[in-house]
Amino acid sequence: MDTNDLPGNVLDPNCPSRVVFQRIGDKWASLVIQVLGDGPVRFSELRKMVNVVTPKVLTQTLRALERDGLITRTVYAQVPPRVEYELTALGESLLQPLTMLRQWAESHVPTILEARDAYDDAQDEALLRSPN
Amino acid sequence: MDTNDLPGNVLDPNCPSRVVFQRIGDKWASLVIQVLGDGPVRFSELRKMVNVVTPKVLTQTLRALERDGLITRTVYAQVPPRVEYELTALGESLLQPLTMLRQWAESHVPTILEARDAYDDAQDEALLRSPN
DNA sequence: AGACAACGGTATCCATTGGATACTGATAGC
DNA sequence: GCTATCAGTATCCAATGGATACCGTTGTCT
Repeated sequence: MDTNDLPGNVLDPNCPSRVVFQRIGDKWASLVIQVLGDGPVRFSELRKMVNVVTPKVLTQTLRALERDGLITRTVYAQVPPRVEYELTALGESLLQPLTMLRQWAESHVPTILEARDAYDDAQDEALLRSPN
Repeated sequence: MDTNDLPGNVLDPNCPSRVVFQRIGDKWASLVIQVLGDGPVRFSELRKMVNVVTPKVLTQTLRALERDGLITRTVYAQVPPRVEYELTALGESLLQPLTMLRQWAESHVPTILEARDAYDDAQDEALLRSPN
């Protein structure tokens, strides 16, 4: 088996696609990007909108997104400070696939939640029958 | 500000969309789903294909996907055991948005990697200039 | 008969990450 | 002075992720 032959192989750890799934995979990153879809937002606003993320984690997320060229960080020389985060063109281009995913989410989440309940119930029953 | 008014609001922690982003966000889940796109795969194969995931973590991932009704787990009464994982209809429906994301990934990853290098270089220089 | 191999996991342990809480630095307004 | 605002750090602890070792079942080999 040679996984390297598959076109655009997500499976190869060296495959660049993983880079993206790492970023999207980040618990907050995709949320932040979607929030920024409506225009620049400053740190404290972001913190309120993405309830509820701690400042440390939000900073980490934003730095990572900035590093990947998906957002820009603009500091205005004011007091109290004002820092705005904004999507780059690259970041905006990610908006569309992300939206598709969100649409899938919105239409299928009820099914997922049902499946979860069913699964958990089945587990509970199995527990009752087993020698515990 | 009332975030609940936004349609299909990903920002509300109670919003079901987060459920999905949690799942996709899982480091291995989206990879597994894409692997299963070509048909049922057994545990050890999956392990080889998604290099390199430890058995514990793969099991956790698979259980979570099963719980959410995205895959099924079929045990064949054989020795040595044979367990196959397969996408459900729901899981298959997720394939398309995931593919869009992967396509985005494949076309933009070079840009991201460049951005990373540039960012890291800038950081290094900043370090040199600062009083360390 | 005994040893070994195949498969699908668990069990155990440790490193890394995530999150809660408290705190800082600069300055404008009172 | 004292306080408030904003954008973060610093510190600490809990949860997660990952490496490694091990288990149970049974067929095959010797």
